[in-house]
Amino acid sequence: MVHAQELTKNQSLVLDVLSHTEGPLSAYSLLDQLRDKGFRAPLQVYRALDKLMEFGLVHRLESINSFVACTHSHDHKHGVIAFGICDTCGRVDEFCDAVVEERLKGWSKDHAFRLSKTTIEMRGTCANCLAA
Amino acid sequence: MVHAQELTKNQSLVLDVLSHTEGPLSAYSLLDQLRDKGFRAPLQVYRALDKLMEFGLVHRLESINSFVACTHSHDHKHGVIAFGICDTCGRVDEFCDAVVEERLKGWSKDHAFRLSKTTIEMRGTCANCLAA
DNA sequence: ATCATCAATGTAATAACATCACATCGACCT
DNA sequence: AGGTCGATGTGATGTTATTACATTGATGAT
Repeated sequence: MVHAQELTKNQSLVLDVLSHTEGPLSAYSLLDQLRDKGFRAPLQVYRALDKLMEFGLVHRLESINSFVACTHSHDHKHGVIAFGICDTCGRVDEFCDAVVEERLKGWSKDHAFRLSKTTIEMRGTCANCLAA
Repeated sequence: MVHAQELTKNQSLVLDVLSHTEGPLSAYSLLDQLRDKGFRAPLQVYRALDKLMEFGLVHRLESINSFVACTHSHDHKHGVIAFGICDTCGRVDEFCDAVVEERLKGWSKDHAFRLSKTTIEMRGTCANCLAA
């Protein structure tokens, strides 16, 4: 696994902002927050994000075109990740479910489909927002 | 359930193109294919797609910003749908898995999360493309 | 030392995806 | 006729992502 000190300057800056933010951010929000650190162009953000995702430190939320810092410990490799995304407050919960993973891998096997990436995103309203 | 004759002109045109196409199309591909039917602006496509998705006749593939006609029979309501998307040929397989659905609904219940929409997309390479 | 290489970076331009704002039309109802 | 409502037409704009090309900086080989 990659450690923080192995990240480049831009990667560290992007991860820093994501880690200190509750909820997901779009690439352009990240860019705005990093302008005073010298960021000028979207590509600087996208390149950093690509590497961070490769390292497993950041996840992309496909259904909202945004990015979050991974909340799992980085000591072990994890499998398929599912997200619960609150459409009201933006909160994101990340979890793994071995049964779900097994079922999806089962389908892949049955259909001779070589799986490279799985996206599971649940949109809705979180407990806090329901209570409010 | 909505029947074909209840669709508006634009909705029918969009569904027609999607139904006669193998694989997903982007909104702008649809627009291009519908220019000679009088389509001029993206909004005409997006509006039709919104309705068709509401009717359950079309699905949006979040991870590739594209749309496919639903391949299920329309006689019954189906639950959570998962997609297998071949990154090589674009082929899309649509399926339901009751166990997966149950697990995800279980998580939602446990976390008092009111689920409104679930996205499951598996990216990879299909059997045909692996054989080639 | 100097040269080759390769990853990371900087920058501008452009492509791809999606929505807003506002006007119009047509069906239906009263 | 007048009112309402969903669908439509149209231009402008907003948002997300990539292409293309130049530069920098570290590493290793000759």
